[in-house]
Amino acid sequence: MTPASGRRRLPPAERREEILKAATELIAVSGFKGVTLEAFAAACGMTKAGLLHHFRSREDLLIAVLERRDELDLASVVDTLEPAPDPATARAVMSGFVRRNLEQRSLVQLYTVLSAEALDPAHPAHAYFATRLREGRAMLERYLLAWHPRPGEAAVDLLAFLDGLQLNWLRDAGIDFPAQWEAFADRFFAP
Amino acid sequence: MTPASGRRRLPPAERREEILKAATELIAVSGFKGVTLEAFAAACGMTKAGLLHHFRSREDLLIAVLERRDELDLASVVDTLEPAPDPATARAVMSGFVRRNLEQRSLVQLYTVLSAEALDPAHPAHAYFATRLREGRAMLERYLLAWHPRPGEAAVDLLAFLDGLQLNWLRDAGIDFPAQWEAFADRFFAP
DNA sequence: AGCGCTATCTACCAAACGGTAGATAAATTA
DNA sequence: TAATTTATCTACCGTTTGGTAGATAGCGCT
Repeated sequence: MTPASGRRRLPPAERREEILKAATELIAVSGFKGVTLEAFAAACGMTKAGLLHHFRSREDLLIAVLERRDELDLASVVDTLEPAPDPATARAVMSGFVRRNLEQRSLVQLYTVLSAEALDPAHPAHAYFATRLREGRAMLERYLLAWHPRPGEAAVDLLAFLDGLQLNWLRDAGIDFPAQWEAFADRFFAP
Repeated sequence: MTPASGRRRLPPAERREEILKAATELIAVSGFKGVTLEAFAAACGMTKAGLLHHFRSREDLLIAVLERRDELDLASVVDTLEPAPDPATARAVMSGFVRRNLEQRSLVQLYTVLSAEALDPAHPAHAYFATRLREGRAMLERYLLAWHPRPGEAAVDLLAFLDGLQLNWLRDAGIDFPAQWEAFADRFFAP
């Protein structure tokens, strides 16, 4: 039972998890620059100092949020990744991302807002997003290699459309994200 | 000639223009939340107080930047807009935007960073971007109406791809923005 | 030259920020 | 129960922020 005082003591692993989850949602709404240390803390019912016991600085928290998101994301598609690299697999993986993202609007928004902020080379997550994009495109290119005449351009096309569709869906929830994607994929992967 | 003292006095219209131009570039790099009033002022060689003589608040400056950008943008394509609404015109207009944006990377970045920040309903430019997107899509839809079987979905496709391509181009300048666009348009506008 | 207008400056403020130091209280162990 | 550990708190600091008040100086006019 919750103690009489307002103070809630949790084991570190649990508390870290709670903080990361709350921080993720806050950043998704307002970006990293838009959320203060105190706001992060208050969202978990604690104070700045309490939060800083678990993360050395506000910037540290951001990096932890990104890394944790990567873990979860990778875990969710790792089974699909086993098959040989071919376009059908590529499409299946991307459709999986679309379905997954559809149910996690705030996470998509987190990445959208953050990656835009991080276009500034001085942003703490700039390097993170730069390497992430490069690696993602290289992987996709491998999957298209044996099939598409121009796998490089095709990879750019696919990622551009997916990014842009997500962005427009965030701006206007009326857009039918999965339907637009499947229609595009039908054309893109047509023989 | 510049006076001996550090003080530079300009007619209001001229000074406003200078401020808007500098602010535009700063926001393009670091977003609106990322630039302080003092930084805006310093970029024009003046102080906060001096700047606030021309714009009542920092937020006021942001709105002025957006409105001014719209004026310039519209003026640059207004000649192309005369012809009847048909897909060929639509493509020409959009290719025009691509060419134009290619030479104004920082302006594209301004819109990208700002529109992502403005996904937050509490952002001062949220309403601006919401209506802007709606109107843009409606206009594009009119141009595709007589030709495409699903003008609504087609408009979303086009804008999504363009937005996404721009975003990826900002992240990685190695991407051949106009070539990717023309290849996509060839397929999209094919008979 | 001298006057008036106002663009700009210096100096300041209250609030909000990220972060630190030391006190306090909740679990764990002896 | 008493001692230990450490998660959390209160209180504070130095800096930065957006914005204000009043002084100063450049320009146009007569």
